[in-house]
Amino acid sequence: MAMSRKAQLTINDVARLAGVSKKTVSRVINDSPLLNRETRERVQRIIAEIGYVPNPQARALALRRNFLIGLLHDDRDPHLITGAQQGLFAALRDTEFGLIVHPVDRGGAAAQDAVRHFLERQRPFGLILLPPIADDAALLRLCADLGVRHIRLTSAPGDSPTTSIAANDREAARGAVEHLLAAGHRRIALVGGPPAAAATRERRRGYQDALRARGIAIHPDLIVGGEDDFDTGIRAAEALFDRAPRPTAIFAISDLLAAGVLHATHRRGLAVPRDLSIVGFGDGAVAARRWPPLTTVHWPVAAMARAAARRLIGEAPDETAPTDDTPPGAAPFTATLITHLSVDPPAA
Amino acid sequence: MAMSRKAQLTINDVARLAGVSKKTVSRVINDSPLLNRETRERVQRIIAEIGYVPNPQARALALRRNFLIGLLHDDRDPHLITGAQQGLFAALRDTEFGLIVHPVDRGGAAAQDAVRHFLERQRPFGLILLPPIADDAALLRLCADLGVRHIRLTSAPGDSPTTSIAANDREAARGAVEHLLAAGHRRIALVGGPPAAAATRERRRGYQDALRARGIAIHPDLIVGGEDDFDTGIRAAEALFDRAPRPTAIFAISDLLAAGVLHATHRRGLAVPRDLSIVGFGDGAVAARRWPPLTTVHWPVAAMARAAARRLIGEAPDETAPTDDTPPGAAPFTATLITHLSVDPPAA
DNA sequence: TTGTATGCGTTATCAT
DNA sequence: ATGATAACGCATACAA
Repeated sequence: MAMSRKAQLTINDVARLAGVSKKTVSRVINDSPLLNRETRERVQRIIAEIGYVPNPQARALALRRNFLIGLLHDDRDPHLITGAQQGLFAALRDTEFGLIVHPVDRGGAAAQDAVRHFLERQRPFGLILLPPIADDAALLRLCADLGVRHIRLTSAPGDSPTTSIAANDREAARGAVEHLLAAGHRRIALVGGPPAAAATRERRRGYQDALRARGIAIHPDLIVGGEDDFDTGIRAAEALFDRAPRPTAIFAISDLLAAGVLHATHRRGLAVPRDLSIVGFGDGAVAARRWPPLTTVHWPVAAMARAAARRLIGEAPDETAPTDDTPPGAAPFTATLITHLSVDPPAA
Repeated sequence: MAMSRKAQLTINDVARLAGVSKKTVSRVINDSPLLNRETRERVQRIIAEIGYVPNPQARALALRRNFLIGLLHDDRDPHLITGAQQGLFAALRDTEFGLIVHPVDRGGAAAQDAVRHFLERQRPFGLILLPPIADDAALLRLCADLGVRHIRLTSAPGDSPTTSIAANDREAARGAVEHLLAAGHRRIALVGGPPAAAATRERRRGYQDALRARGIAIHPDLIVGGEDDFDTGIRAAEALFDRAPRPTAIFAISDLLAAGVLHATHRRGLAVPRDLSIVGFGDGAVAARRWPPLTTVHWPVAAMARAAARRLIGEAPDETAPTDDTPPGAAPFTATLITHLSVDPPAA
C-alpha cells in the first residue's frame, strides 16, 4: 500500500541490479538484436520484478521525437470526434503512443496561431485531421511548414493519397439518392454543408450523379445548406418546405443536418416518412436512435482513424517521402447505406 | 516558405544571439523576478524575432513533471466526453498544458492494468475523471498508489472535496421531480443507471426526496434501470409500460436513458407528452434537439471540467495536502432544470 | 556481445 | 543580477 512517493525507477537501477551497463538495458528496452539471450532475459526479469517503465520524456528528448498522436477537430460533431478517438485508441493501445486532442476554430489567423502554438509546444509525432478541417488549405500548409506528419480523414481518395485516408463518399451518396429514387421519389432536395469541405463537394456530386443517371433535372432551388450544424438543418428544411411543389425527400449530407431537418419536419407537423423521406450521412448507430430511425450512410470514421494512426506510427520515422507505386490510401473505405424507417414511397 | 526542415531552435541559440548565458534565457522563460529589466527585454525580443519555443520534453525531463492533463472516461456518452474536453481546453488554452485522452473499460483487472500502463508511460501531470469511472474505487486507489493527482467530476460534494468537483445532483433531481409533481403527476417512475455510480445514487435520492416531501409512497416497481445507455432506457421503458397502472411520467437519470425511453415510447405508439411525460438529465442543448425537445436537468460538465483543470494546474506542484478550512469544491456547481416540451399534465 | 563517453534541451545549484 | 557546471533519464557513436 501507499508506496506512492517512491522515487521513480530509472534505467540505472535496472542496470545496477542486473549487473550490466545502462546501455545494455537500453538495448533490451529497444529490442536490439545483438544481445546475449541470457543477458536479455536476466534484464527483463529485473525489469518485470521492480516494475520499471522507461521515462518517455527522456526517451522523447534523446530520440528527438515524441510519442503523442495529435487529433485536430473543429468541435462540431461529438459523435465524429469520439468515433475517431475510439479508432485511434484501437490503433494506439499496446503501443507507447498517447492521444493528444486539440480543437481548431475554423478560419482566421488567430486559429492558425493557436494550432501553431499547439504544434510547437507539444510537438506531436504526427497528426490526424478530421473533416472538415482536414480540407483547410491554410492548416495543411502550416503542417507542411512545420514539418509535421499528418493524415487527413477525407471524402475523396484522389487528393494526396499519401497523406489522407478517404471513403467513397461520392459513390455512397449516389447510392443513398438512388435508394430514394427507387422508392419513387423525383423531387429530392440536398442539404449541404460548408462549400469548401470535401464532404460537401463529394456528396453533392454523388447526388447529382444519381439524378443525372435517371435523367432528372437538377434544381438549384432544391440545393440548400451552408454550415454543418443542427440549426442549418432546421433553416434548410424550412426553406425547402416553402418550395412549390415541396420536395418529397431530403438527402442531408450529415447527421447533424439530418437531425435539424427532422426537427423542423416535426415542428411543421409533417410526418416522416409519410410526408417526407429523409436520408442522412454520418454514424449509422446514432441515426438509428432518432425517431423515426433515420436511414443514413454510415461513414466509418473509427476504422479510418485506426488506419490513419497505423500508417502514422508504422511509417519509417525518417523524412523521405514514400515512393511506392501503390500509395497507401488508394483503396477507399466504404461508406454504406443503412436503411431504417425514414424512407417510404412519396405520398400520392 | 518551406522552412520545414530547419533545425529546431534551442535555448543556446537564444543565449548566443542575446549575448547571455542559457540560464539567463531560462530565467526569462520562467519569469524569474531577479532579472535586469533591460536584459529581460533584450532576450524577449530575440525570442520573438527568431520564434523560439522551449522544448517541452526537455522541460519535462528537467522539471520531472509533464505538461499533460489526462482525461479518463468510459466511452459511453459522446456529449459528456466532448463537453468535458471543451471545458478542459478552455482552461488549458494559453497554458503550456496539453490534453491527453484515454478510455477506460470499466471493471476487471485488465482495465486496471491498461490504466496503469497509461499512467506509467505518459505520466500526466494530473488526471480528470469523468463519471461514472470517477466513482470507481479501484481506479482511485490506483491513482493514489501511483501518486497521480486527480480531480473527479461527480455528483455529491460530500466525498473527498479536495479531489472532486461536484454538482448538486440530488437537489437538481428533486427539482426535476417536483416539476413533474407540480404538473400533476403522481405515478412517477425512475430510470436509473449503474448502482455503484454516485450519479445514480444522488439522483435517486433527489427523486425520493421529492416524493416523500409530498407524502407519496415510493414504489420499488417504478424504479428500474441498470446500465447507463440507450438500450437500458428502452428496456426500462418497456418494463414500465407493463406496470398497471402505467406511470404517467418518467424521470431518467441520464440523457442516454431518456433517449431510450423516448424511443420506446414512440415505438409503442404513445405520444410525448400527451401519454407520458419525460424528464432527463445531462446536456440541455442536446436534449433540446430530440423530438419532442426534452425537459432535462443540465449538468454543467464543461464548467466543471474547466474548474477541475484550473485546480489541477493552479495547485502548488508539491505533494502536501491542502489544509485550508474551506476546501475547494465545497460549493457545488448547480445543475439546472431546462423546461422544454416533454412535460404536460397527465391525461385525465 | 557489452561498455564508455557524449549529447538531447532544459532547469537547479552554487558560485561570483 | 548573471554564469559555469551538473543534473534529468535515455539513446547514439564508437570502442573494446
